[in-house]
Amino acid sequence: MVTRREVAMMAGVSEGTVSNVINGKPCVKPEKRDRVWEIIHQLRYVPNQTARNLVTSRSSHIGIAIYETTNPYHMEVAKKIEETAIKRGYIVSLFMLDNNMPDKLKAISERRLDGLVNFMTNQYPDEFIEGLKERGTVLVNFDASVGSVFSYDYRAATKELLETVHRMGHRDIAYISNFDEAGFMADNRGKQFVETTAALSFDRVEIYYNHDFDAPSDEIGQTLAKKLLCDFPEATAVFCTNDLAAIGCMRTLAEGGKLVPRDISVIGCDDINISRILYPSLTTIAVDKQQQGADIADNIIDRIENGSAPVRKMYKAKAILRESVAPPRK
Amino acid sequence: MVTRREVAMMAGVSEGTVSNVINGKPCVKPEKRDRVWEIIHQLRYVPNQTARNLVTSRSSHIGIAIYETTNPYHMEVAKKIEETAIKRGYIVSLFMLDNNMPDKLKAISERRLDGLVNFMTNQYPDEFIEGLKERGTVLVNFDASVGSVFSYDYRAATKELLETVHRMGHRDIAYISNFDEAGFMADNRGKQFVETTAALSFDRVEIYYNHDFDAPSDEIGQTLAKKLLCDFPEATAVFCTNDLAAIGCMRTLAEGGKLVPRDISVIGCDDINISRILYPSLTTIAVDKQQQGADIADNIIDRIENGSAPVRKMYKAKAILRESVAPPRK
DNA sequence: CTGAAAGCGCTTACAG
DNA sequence: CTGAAAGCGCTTACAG
Repeated sequence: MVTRREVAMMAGVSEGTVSNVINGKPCVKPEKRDRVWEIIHQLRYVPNQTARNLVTSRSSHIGIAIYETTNPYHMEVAKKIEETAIKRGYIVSLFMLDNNMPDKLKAISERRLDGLVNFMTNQYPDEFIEGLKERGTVLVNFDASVGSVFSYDYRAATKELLETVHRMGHRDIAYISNFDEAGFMADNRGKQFVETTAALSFDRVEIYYNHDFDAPSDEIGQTLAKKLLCDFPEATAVFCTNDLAAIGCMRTLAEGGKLVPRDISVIGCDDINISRILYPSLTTIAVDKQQQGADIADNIIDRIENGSAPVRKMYKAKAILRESVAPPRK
Repeated sequence: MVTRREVAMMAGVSEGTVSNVINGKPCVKPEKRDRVWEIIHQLRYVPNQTARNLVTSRSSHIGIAIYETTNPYHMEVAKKIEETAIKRGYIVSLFMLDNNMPDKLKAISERRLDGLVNFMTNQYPDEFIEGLKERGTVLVNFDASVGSVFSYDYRAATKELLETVHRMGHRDIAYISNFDEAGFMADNRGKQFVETTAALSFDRVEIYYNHDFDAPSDEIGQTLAKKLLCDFPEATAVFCTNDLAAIGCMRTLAEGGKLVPRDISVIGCDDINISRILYPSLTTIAVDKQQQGADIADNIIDRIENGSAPVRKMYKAKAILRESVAPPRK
């Protein structure tokens, strides 16, 4: 394995100089610099990041903690984080925390990640967070007290969709949540839904809660749609916690003889890539995943490299009206 | 930051002994071992993997190269690879090579990954592969000459589905490929399709090729379905290169007034999670992603740690008949 | 069974 | 502008 020493010897300079050349320090004489580069290419020398990490006590490594790996939404943001990070010399690892959590938390701690982005709603052990803080890991989307938080404002979009649905003539609507009663109101989306429906004179508004936190979203959608079919067959529109739940919901409704949007309108949230190409395409609430992913990566790296302050940023979600919503039949 | 030295001092032993304790070497006297562990917990000492990596020249880090990140299939296998790897002390990073490829290849090389799994159909620069080989990176799903290959046998499943469709009465069928003419026959699936249809007396069999290699699968499905609607409106069944293409295809068919499965049957491949909950649910060809993911991770780690030989393994794909396939109308 | 020592491949003050 | 030297936090023979 060719190492820095060989490059230095062949170029007739010291290892320190090779280091300066590789890291683009301006203090090296041009002819020397060129000679070193020439040797590097000739020897096909590739620097060892591991060694560099040890001495700089930086890993240039960002972790992303994902819970529901079957939901494409996280991956779509992660992709953009990765794309942005790699341009600045950082790599990204996904930690799928829906299993083996202790092992993975251990791995995250030992690897000395420079940054960690949280996409989970679950709690982490205090000791884990404390350890990360002590070691200077930059945290995103944990608690606002320990780092940056990038969140969404669903107010306008929820209002717009509810008004649209109301204007179309829907008067019996439901909400399918992946939270239980307590979690629902703590969640942004739930709160917006309740407040807005209260102002719009619906005949009946029903919320279906989830109590099986291990169930994937599509399954939650199916289970709660089944309930809906029994309890509230007059419903002509249903809002779902996310697109995946909406897809599951649509299926169960169809099995129960209710076609979307002829018999019932369905609304999701997240605008995952597939929602656009479904038939009927899914009405949903979207945030700019591209923007968000890039912002997260840039903020993490700025904080690592320049010690910038943590930020709180909120993205305005947008309503995306598609085929799954239509006026109710008379 | 608490380091090994402090642990050693507080426990009244040498750093080497602390190392032996942490790595579970059996040669440490029990009472000493217990004392060291006690200090470790008390000090909340977390070993630094980076340092360990440097001295052992192992990174315990596996990379997965993914091309089409919008296709959930890769993620579903990756999830299982990650799950298996983490149990054996390895972490997994995803490199989404559909952009910035040179930067990412550089990152992969410099990070001294222990293993790299390839999910791309594209070519890599020879120099990149050579470099990895020189540095001892274990390769999977590159060329069989440089490492293990885990592939699929679609023969039986393709035959079964084609026979089913034929028995139902379909005589005009099409295939939507993400390859061009050359790639199609080189691909396992394409070859099986052509050979089997030849033996089954269809009236007309048409293959639609893709020439835009940057297009995502769902878009390919839509574009080629549009062609199919024009050129071959008598078609009553269409096989697609993968589930995502099938979903795009179904949408375009529906826009063209052809409902699935009433007017036309659609078949995908891969059995991504969502296929099961679509309405109509998608008939597809499945391989055991769980088994495959676990095998890949285990093989990589066995090769790294025990120098096991590369393997070639083939998985029998299975036909999964769902709602998107039905007899043609008279 | 355990400690002292060398070394993994880098970077970074510090002299000169 | 450049080289010699120290050191990052570990592991691993090697004595004893």
